[in-house]
Amino acid sequence: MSAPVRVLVVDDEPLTAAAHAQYVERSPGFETAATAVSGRTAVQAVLAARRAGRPVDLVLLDVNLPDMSGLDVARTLRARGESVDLLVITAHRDVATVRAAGTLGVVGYLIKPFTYAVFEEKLTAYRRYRSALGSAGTMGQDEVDRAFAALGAAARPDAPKGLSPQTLESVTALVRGGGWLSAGEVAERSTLSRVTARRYLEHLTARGLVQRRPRYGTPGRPELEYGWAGQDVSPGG
Amino acid sequence: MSAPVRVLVVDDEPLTAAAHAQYVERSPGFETAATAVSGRTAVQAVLAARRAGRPVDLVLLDVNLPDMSGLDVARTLRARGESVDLLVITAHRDVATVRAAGTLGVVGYLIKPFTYAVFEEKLTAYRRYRSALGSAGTMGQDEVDRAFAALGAAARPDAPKGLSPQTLESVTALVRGGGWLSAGEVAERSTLSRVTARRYLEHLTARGLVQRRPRYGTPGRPELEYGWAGQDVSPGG
DNA sequence: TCGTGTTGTGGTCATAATGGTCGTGACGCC
DNA sequence: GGCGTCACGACCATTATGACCACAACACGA
Repeated sequence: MSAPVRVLVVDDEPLTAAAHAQYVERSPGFETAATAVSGRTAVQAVLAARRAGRPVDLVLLDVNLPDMSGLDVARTLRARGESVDLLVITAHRDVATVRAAGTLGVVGYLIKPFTYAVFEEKLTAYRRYRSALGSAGTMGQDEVDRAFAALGAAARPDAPKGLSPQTLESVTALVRGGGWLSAGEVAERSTLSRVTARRYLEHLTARGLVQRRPRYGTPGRPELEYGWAGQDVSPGG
Repeated sequence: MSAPVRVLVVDDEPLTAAAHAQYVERSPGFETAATAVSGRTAVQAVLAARRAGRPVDLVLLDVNLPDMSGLDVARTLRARGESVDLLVITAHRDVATVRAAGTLGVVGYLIKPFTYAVFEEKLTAYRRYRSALGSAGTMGQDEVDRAFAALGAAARPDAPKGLSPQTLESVTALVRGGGWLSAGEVAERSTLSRVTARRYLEHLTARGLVQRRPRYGTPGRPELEYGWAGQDVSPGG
């Protein structure tokens, strides 16, 4: 493709905005067109860019903004007929926000904090999406399906050997919602055996997703309790 | 989860609308809430349904309407904060329309004319999407990715090869009436072999009609048990 | 204060039983 | 009669469990 994808970075936190802009610059085929620190300026930036004949292609949109929600920014843009693509970046992980973002036609939903690898994954998916759309003037059902599928293609099924994704998910959900839990407690609440629960907890610990600390005060060997670390880390560096 | 998905069919052509409504009725877990023949009535129907406390979940939205474009209907709804899901149905195959639909957060884009198989594929994808979203109050990056991926996952594979409608019906009846059954139990009750029973159950799972979860507690590899989608899951006592 | 016994989980191994795939065979259709 | 379709049996791969020993902190007596 010829012209780079022009990206508008929206975040009220200057450091975060700068970091995201740097991520964009680091990605071949993308360039930061501008940055905005509020919902109002974000909308203006998009409209101004279009009037200037150099429209923004993609907006990295934070949800927590001082003047209005990022979702409201999206609604405003959509109401004005702006078909700019949106990549939501937020710490909100509740279903309602995810759903709302989905209905506003975002091309991706990134949960903060994230690593560059995860960010790049989304940009790659977006690149595929654009490529699938730009291939022809008219499309068949297959092409349409492929284009929309490109956005979500990079879903990781998580396949460590010896562990089942479903069990991993249920253990993860327990730890995330239950404060600090011992292996035995996780076992009990998930109807798993202690051994199995511990195996999954150890795996999550190795990946940095949960933290581990001993629980003193009771007789017997101290129990290890596990708590959610709340980060999506990709180790290996 | 248990209640069927309420669908609003929008098409200015009465015969087409009726056909689409019939398609909906033919799909388990879906019901037609109403039909609308113009953009204005469509918007009103959505708003009225919400006010009545029985909101529409999904709108089958034709683009060619007498008073306004279906995309304008979508914009109007979005501007009002309506987060109803939209499935666009149109003969338009130009990239611009597809793109515009994408930015309005549609859950699917169907090009007329289409067969019931294609239609059902979209409904299946939507069912998976809803299931992925409804699983928890908060989601991780993986879960979000999976949810969005669900919408486009049905792009290729659904090949009902090796399945007979008769066998499918008997397996479906068993699962629907029998609570949570393992593949082996379904096999026994249907006088099928475990392999065959599992293949049908797996097919139903892929179509989003049944849910699957491991049954822990016994030695050996955990047995997967299948339950009709629409029953509530209450693990762990 | 120190050392020893007690307690209860950490961690590992072999075992158990299903998941999933391959090739074969019976049935029906062209 | 040839061919495609569908179900079955058997096999290997996969994954949770129970049992076992090792370990680490508390409790108690000297």
